[in-house]
Amino acid sequence: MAKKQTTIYDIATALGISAATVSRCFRSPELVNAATRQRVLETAEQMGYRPNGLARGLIGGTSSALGIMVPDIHNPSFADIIGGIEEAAYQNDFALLFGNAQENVAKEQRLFEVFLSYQVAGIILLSPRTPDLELQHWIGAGVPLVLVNRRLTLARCDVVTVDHVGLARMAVEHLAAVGRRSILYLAGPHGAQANQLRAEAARQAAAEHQVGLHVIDTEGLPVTVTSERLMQQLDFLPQFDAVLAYNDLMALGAMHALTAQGIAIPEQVSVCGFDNVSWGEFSTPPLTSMAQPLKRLGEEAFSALQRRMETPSEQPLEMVLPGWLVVRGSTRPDSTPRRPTAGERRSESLRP
Amino acid sequence: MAKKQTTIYDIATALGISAATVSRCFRSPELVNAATRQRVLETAEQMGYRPNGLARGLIGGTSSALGIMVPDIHNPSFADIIGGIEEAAYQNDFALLFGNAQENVAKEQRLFEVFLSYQVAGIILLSPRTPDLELQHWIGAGVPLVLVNRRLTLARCDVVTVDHVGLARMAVEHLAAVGRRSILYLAGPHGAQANQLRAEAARQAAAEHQVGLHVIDTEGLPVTVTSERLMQQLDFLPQFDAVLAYNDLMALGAMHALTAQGIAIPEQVSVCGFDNVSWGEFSTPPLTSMAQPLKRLGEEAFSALQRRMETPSEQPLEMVLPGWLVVRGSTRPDSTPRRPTAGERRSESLRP
DNA sequence: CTGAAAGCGCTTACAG
DNA sequence: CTGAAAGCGCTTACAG
Repeated sequence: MAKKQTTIYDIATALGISAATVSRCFRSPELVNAATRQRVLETAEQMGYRPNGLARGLIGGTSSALGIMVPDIHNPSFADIIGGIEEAAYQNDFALLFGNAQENVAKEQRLFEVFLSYQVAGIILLSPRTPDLELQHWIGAGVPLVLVNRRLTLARCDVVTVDHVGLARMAVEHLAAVGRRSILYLAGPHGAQANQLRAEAARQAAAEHQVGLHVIDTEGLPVTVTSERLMQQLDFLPQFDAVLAYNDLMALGAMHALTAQGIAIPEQVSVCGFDNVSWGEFSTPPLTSMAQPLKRLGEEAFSALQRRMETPSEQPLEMVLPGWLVVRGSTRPDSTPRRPTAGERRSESLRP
Repeated sequence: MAKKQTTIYDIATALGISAATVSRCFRSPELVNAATRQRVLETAEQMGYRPNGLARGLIGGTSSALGIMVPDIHNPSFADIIGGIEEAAYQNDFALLFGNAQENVAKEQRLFEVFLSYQVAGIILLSPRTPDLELQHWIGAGVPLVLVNRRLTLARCDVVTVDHVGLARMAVEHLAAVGRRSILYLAGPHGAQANQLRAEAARQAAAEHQVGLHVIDTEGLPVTVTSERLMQQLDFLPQFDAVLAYNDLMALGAMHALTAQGIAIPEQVSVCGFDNVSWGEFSTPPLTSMAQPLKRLGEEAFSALQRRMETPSEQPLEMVLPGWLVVRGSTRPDSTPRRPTAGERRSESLRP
């Protein structure tokens, strides 16, 4: 910073009063004489005073910044979740320290340390890949901490998740309902708990509905390679008639691969994804997807963190938000091209 | 934070030395006796010492955090740009303060203030919507500042952009080369400089190639409405044979709308977007798009900022990165479904 | 309602 | 190579 900052002392000197009074005008205005306050505020404005967040944070031992960490910034769901958190945080005067772990557990650890070294008031972890055991230690560090889309077996910690189990069941039930008998599940990252939950729930639901379920591991593979592996299954498992993909991009890749093989969607194979991304409605056929209240997930995470920061001793809460099914042409027998309905476009309004 | 932090004094006391020495072990290790240093480092490790970033920043007047601002977190290009910045910043031990302006100029202003109040070492603004005049003031504030995808007419400021003019020309030339005579340009946000540059460059290129160009304003409209407006043009301008969209999502929306009207792509109408998003290759037909070196844009922005932070007096630099054309089925006459080539998949490697 | 003073955790000339 | 001391900008009991 080239120019020297205006401090509370500059204002105090200019007005011939004490720095303490100036400080009070900002922190506890009710303690100071209205006229004085008025003059201070005006002078501050004139002199371009801007409170030093570092000095403030140094005192309380806590800044008014929050730490936010994502496992991989490229996952399109995170934009909405982060958007929800950011908006809520901004409105409550919190700044956001941001880190992208790049699916790297060691980096998650380092980012956490960075957050702590900045004395953040709280931390929100979006589906961290760090194993439970270590996560326990983090919770022990004493920072208000909220987990999004990741549950812990042992430790007590505020958690906000989407009902992945319910979503996966719903997906399988939908596929069964449209007459599908054998589903391929294209798995997501091993480290993603949502992946495990969905796979397991899908397996159970499939068993209950007497539908076959085969899981294809795609750990670390780009979507195009995933599609190729899917194609290999065509020889191996020629009888499958539905694909359920961990996310919409993978679903789209699968549709593309299937189409290239001359397989009709949804007549021969139905395809369903997760996340209900905005461009899903524009594919051919439009993609059926399991939608999640992403923005709200972010907002609730912030609320949970706020509660925790205010009353650290309160019981940890676990909040599970319901998702919902958005049926489009990739699973709907009658898949005539049509305008998307308002409900599909603005999925927020569909939330139960 | 529930537990009290270990400070430099705790270590000093434990070892019977001064805090200054402990501090030096971290900041200027070469100044301190090797044996002492060793003991300090060990003790620090044991006691779980973590330097307080706020205290450090308070001293120099500058923290080692950077401020990053985006106009709208939902734009998929930003994930790559931010990813590039984050990675570079992380490797150079900078934390990131993040803000999403939500296309709101007032919020941009407030976020900037927040960054300053945290004494950030520098700020990167991704295509800010704030008018030139005010941006000048910001530059006057003296913080190292880098603009991404936004140029300033008057002020001198480090800038990293993609060659939007060249990209738009390239797009028009490509459309002309495949025999198109009349292009509809679906415009992006008014506040986005890239939009203005592209529209103007497209206009010029169109004139040079004797191709018609008609701009459809879509300010503030969701993609679906944009598509509807596009459809209205079908009656109004039945002769257009190409659509150039501000981004891939809009291009996709256009393709969807055209297809729904029974118009063949690319035979009757060619469609081209900007950004080359990952899912563009999966549409039907796969989407031709103007690609940008997004991650590199972020990396160069960080480098520019770093240079500015180290030598504040140096001449401002303007860096223009070239983009490139990725031809796919939506503009290629022979649009038989096919596997995407390696070059299309990993567009990074295609960069000139 | 206001001021003097101590302190948050760290760094850095200044002496030794 | 090491320590005592001052200071970064602000807040907050403690007196008045």
